[in-house]
Amino acid sequence: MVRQKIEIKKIENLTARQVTFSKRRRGVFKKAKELSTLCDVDVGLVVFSATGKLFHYASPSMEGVIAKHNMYLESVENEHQPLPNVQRESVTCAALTKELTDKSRELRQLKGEDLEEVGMAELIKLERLIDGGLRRVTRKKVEILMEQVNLLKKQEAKLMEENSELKQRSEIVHSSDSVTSGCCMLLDNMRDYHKISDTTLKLGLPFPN
Amino acid sequence: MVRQKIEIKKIENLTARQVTFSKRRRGVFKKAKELSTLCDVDVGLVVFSATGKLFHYASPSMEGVIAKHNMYLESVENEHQPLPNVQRESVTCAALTKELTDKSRELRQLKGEDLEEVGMAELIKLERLIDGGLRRVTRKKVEILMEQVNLLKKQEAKLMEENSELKQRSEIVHSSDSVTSGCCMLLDNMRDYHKISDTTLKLGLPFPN
DNA sequence: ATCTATTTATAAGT
DNA sequence: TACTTATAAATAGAT
Repeated sequence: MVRQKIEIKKIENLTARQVTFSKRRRGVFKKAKELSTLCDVDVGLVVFSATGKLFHYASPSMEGVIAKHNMYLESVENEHQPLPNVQRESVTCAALTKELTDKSRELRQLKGEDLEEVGMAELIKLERLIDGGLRRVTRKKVEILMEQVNLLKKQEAKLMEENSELKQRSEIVHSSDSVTSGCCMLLDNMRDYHKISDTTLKLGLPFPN
Repeated sequence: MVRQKIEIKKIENLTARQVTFSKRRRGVFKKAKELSTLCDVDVGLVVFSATGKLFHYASPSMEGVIAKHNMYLESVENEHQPLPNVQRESVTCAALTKELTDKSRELRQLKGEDLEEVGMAELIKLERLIDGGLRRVTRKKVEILMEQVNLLKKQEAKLMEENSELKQRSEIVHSSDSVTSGCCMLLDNMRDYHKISDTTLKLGLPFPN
């Protein structure tokens, strides 16, 4: 595909084949990881070299990917044959896989995805559920910010007191310079919070649970 | 990686994520097949879409690849303990359980529970995520209702036309009774929707995604 | 392993 | 979803 385009068929020269294997193997694994990361999907990739060496990648786990794959095969491929119990999943694993599928769907629907199949009554339930979640999260955020504000106020009062005391003392001792240091550390710690919250702070009325 | 280079991290926009998934999925499978063909090696690739749909490729067979993978794990990971076949299943269960635990926690947090451990930055992310979900669900609800309203309007127009035609005809034939039947069935079907949506209908401005 | 000319893959836009 | 296009990434062949 480069200096010269190649045909996609087995490379006959052993050395060339090994070199290409090394290069392309890296490429495929990179692509698989990127797909998993970018699109937030589960991926399992297994490659055996000609010498039998194993290379693999899975997200989030090879076991999970294989279990889900088997689950899928069971449900689709075997509606006729009672499943010859080769080495399929046990009942426990099947149950876990099903739970995982259900939870995943619930999660997506809470995020407002996968709504095509959902009827009006369910949509309304969903809306209420999400709205409750949003309120609780916002309330928690405000709680934390209020705490910080109160802390800051106390600190401020304390520092002002200290400040005026120091002023008085320095007036007595010699010159009348004002003192303004000592509160920087706390303010530095607060900076992160202020930076990120300015644009999204929502203050709602408190509500029961 | 093109018109503009992208960072390899989860694509937040749902539509863009789905589009990228379609494109890159093809790419990865193509690369995997090419690797298998060019280098004459065994490859197994499994991908689950966000909605749980399975995509897979294996050469020469998924069963073979998985079996070899298991054999390899047995022989390498446990040279001391040959790992009884029964235990392999417990490994799978453990992996599935972990996935389930992670999903469950995410679900609870979307519902506004389990927020004690969550920091401000995460709370803000969470709030945005939930807010997006709420908007999409509400929009979907409104979409459905609008459809129903449009359907009803058409039906109404049709019935009014029919009605006036019948009136005219009945005036010509004999008396001048008005005709009002014929639209009850459709209205009955609509009743459920109206009953449950009156209290919760939220009309927001349309928004992207 | 490194280089680089070229082919491929693909992000955005339509 | 499919097509287009500009550009980034992958990689064949050489060293």
